[in-house]
Order: sequence, then C-alpha cells, then structure tokens
Amino acid sequence: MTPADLADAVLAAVRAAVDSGDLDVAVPGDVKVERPKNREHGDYATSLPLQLAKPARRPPREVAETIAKPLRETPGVASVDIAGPGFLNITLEPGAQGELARTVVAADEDYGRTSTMAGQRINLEFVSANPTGPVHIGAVRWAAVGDALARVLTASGAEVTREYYFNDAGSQIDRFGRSLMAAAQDKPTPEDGYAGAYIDDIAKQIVASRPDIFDRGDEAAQQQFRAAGVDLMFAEIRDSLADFGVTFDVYFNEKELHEKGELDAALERLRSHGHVFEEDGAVWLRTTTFGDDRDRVLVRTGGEPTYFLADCAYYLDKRERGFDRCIYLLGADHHGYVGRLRAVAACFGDDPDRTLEVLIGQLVNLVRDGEPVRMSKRAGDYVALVDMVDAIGADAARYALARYSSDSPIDLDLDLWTRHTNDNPVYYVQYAHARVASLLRNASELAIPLGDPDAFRPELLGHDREGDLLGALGEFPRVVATAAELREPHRVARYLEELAGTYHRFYDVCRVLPRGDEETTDLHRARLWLVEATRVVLRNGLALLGVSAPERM
RNA sequence: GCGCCCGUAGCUCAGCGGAUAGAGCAGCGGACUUCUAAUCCGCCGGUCGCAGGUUCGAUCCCUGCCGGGCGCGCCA
Repeated sequence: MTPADLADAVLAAVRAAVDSGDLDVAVPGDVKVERPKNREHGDYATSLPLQLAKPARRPPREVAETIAKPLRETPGVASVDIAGPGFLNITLEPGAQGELARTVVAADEDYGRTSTMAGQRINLEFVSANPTGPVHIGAVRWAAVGDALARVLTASGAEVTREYYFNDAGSQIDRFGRSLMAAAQDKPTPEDGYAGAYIDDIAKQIVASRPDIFDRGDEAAQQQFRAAGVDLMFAEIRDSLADFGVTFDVYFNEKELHEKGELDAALERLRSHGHVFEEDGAVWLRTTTFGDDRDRVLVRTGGEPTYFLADCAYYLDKRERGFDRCIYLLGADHHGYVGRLRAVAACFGDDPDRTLEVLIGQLVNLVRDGEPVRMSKRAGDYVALVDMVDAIGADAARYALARYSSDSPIDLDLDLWTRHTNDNPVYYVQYAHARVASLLRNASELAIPLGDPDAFRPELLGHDREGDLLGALGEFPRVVATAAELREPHRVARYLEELAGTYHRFYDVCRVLPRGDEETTDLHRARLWLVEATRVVLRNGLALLGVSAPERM
C-alpha cells in the first residue's frame, strides 16, 4: 500500500461517513497523509479531522471517530488510533507496508512518475546567457536547477520545452565584435568592450580561418568578426552545457524576431489593446496599469526598438507556439524584471497568474581557499561553467547547485565539493547507490535472484529499520510531485540524502545476504526486494538531478 | 526612498498551519574476523531576528520594526 493509496482510503472513509449520515461536510479533494516523526504515532498520520471539525460543526475527536470507523475496515490497515486533539494515527499490516517493495520494483523507471501536472504545456526558459562570453557561474545555477526542474515537471506529467533565448542582436553583440577585431589587431580593448583570454582565442581562430578578413575594409571586417564570433561563442556555450548534461529543446534566436517582423507585430498587438502611448518622441508601454513601477520604452526617440520590445515579441511568440505557461528563470540581479514581464502578459490580455511565472534565483559565490572568487565577464577573471566542472566534476557541480533552495544565496566552497568525504553530500548519496549495487552484484554471484514476485513475502519486512526504509521509499512520488508543483527541485536532493541515510542505517543492522553456508531464507529474499527497490529510487532520484548513479566507488 | 529575497544549533542549511523544530559539519565518546567504515551509534548544542495579529494549533500566514543580500536606464 502506497501513501497515495492510503490517502485515497482516508478520503473514501470520509465519503462513507458522509453517506451514512455520520458526518455532514464537503469531502475534500485530497488529503495529506504523512509519516510521523515519532514511531508511536503509527506508520502514517493525518490531521484531517482537525481541519474538518469546523465545517462539520463537530468536535475534532468526534469527527476523527466517524472517519476512523470505516477506515479500520480498509484492507491493509491494521489499526487506527485517535490521538491528541484529533489526529488519526494509522498502522498498516506488515504485509501491506512491505508490498511497496514489489510496487517499486515493478514500476522501475516509472516509479516517481505521477500525472499531477498532466496536460500542462510549459515553456521553461533558463540560462539564456549572452553569446559574448563563456557561461559564468551565475547562469550555471539555473542550468543545474532549471534542468532538474524540467525533469521533475516532466515526471509529474507536464509537457516541458527547455528553451534558451539567444541574444544575438543588439549593441552588446556590436561591442563583442569590436572587441574581437581590436584583439586581432593588437589594439587595446574598446571602451565598454569585452576582455579576457577568450576574446584573444576567438579572435585568433577567426583570423586563422579567414586570413583575408581585413581586405574589404574595417566595416566589412567587423561584420565578420561579429557573426563568426557569435557562432564560435555559441558553439562553445552549447558544448560546455552539454558537458554539464544540459541540452535545450529550443535555442531561440533574438535575431529571428527582428527578421520575421515580430517586433512590429507585437507592437501593433499591444497598440490594439490600448496600452501604447507616445511621449518625448518615444513609444511607451503603459505597464504601470498592471502594477509595474514605471512605464517602459518600446521604441526609442531615434526609432530604434528596445530590448524590452523584443521581450514582448518573444513572450507573444511563446504563447502563439501554444504554451499555457511560460516560466522564466532569472538571477536575483534581474528581479526588477518581474513586474514588467507580468505587465507584458497582462497588456497582451493574458492573466499573468496563469500564463507567466518568473522564478528568481539568488546569487552564487564561489569560494576557494576561504577567499571569494571574483566573477566578471567584462574583466575576464570570472569562473566559468567549464572551470567549475574541471574543478569539482559535473556530478558534484550539479548536485551542489541543485541542493539548495533558489531563494537563498549560496557560497560554494570548491575545496569542499572536491573532497571525497562525508562533508560532501553528493558522495553520501552516490555511495549509498554504489553500496546497493555492490550488494546486488554479490547476490547475483551467489545465484540468489529476486525470484518470482509471487514468492515475495512482504510481511517478513517487520523490522523497524525495514519499516523506515519502506516508509522513505513510499515518499518518493510525493516528493517529486511537490518539487514540481513548488518549482523546488532541491527537495529531491534533500530527500535522497535522507533515503541514503535510512538505507545505511538499515544496512547496518539488517543482514541481507546469507553468510557462509547459511541457507537462503524467505527473509533474505524479501530484503533483497527491499534493496532492489532502494536501488530503483536512488537511481531515479539522481537521474532527476542529472547526477550519475555509480555502480562502484 | 521604493521593490524582491533572506534571518532556524558554533558553521552550512532542511522544514508548502500540526504532536517533543531536524540533518550534515565542527566538538567529545564509541562500533570494522561479518553483504563497500566514503558507513553506523551515543553525547553536546535552540528566546526559530524582535513585537503584535489571525488560528483549536504559527518556524510557516498577515502587519510593523531591526539586520543582511540584490535591484530600481530611451543599457542589454
């Protein structure tokens, strides 16, 4: 019996109580059934009676009794106690609890998948770093978290498109092109230009592949530096992200918006909705109508469109591609965008609460030898994605970035995440998986197969540590669904750390394989099912974070 | 000044209104002839920033204050 099954049983009990006239209340849509910290409070507990007491106009403990009565009749439920002010403490039959191992093994890669978000078409835009330099650490947080988020959303039934908005138009690209040309000519970096070793590298590559680049004058040369530079930079960005395990379904070019006339189309659309006005020779969008703190310029006095107008066109483009929800993952230094983006959606006639979501990730600082590592794309002495992967490996980097709530700023100590010790949570989890894998290898060498599922005797898994492990395994689908719903993939990492600990503690006291010439008993086999189920969940969970599940360490 | 985020054990952080607030690290003390000790067990450690409010019940929701981070361009 899974927690979801039990939740259904509780709701069925409420319905039964209502049908029999014992209770007069609207049956809730879902119910929270949780594992109590204290084992004396049963295998599962719910505070539903406390919540129903007021609408039912009855004392909580009375409500609890009316629900408990039919719930006790549920197959697999051993006992239901009423505790405290009106909690229901539920104890399962040993077999019903152990049954979960079979469920998990049977579901295998699908264990953890739910349909809580079925039918939702989500556009998830993240990283979107400008192609004027390598991906820096701030964007890497979202590469790790965004990709994990995409995975938990998908696991919950949503249809997700990972998208990278590629700003290949605008003045920063001009500055990039000028910087490359200056580097190629050994001239100093232009004012507001980009500097750093990568500029020299790219400039050299371009000159090497086009020795005649300066033949048709500076203007033509700069065009080429710009175009070729963006291509090379973009290829580098895409490769470094791929090495990090992150690939996008759509790389969207800003240039395309300009070339297809989507900026004008968006402007007309906004005008038709009556939110556009002219002032001081510029064209503005009245975003303050929808809560932005100031109105925004769409077209400058000189007739040049702003980056903001491209943002409007891009949003419209996403909506016209059929996404019901556009999620933007931005760094804290861009949180000022939230108000205007929401206003954009509203100006197009959308309800921003429904169609748009902006998630803000606080800043990441890298620390090395106790000293903060400076990051600046301009100065060129920043730590890039590739540096971080070189320093601590893709697994540790992804895990380190994904295990914290995006709401809190983090200092990542490169030394710590390099260590192969217990301080390093990714090793703790991966080690648990390697230990499981090793045990299963030994089982197979001893020719002890899991055997026929019908021969599995779940009621033998009655040890406290087995119960703890089964309970933890049962939580997984709900953890994933919650991570998706709240857009908080770090919950998966924290869960895995707990599961790993629960497994280590089980392993410590519950011998799984027969020793020496011991007979293989049904208990050995039952525990093997439990271990196999643990393997499935650790592997599936790590996969959601994009972290490998090693067979050996 | 306005806006967003944060404030929980010595440190780094979990905890989407429930029972006695948790984990890792650090500190102290234990467990390896036994399936991977990259592990496990015990001890030590808290006015959940402060003050009000809502609630049967608040670390969680609301208001104000204090402290810290970030942001407030016809830049991108």
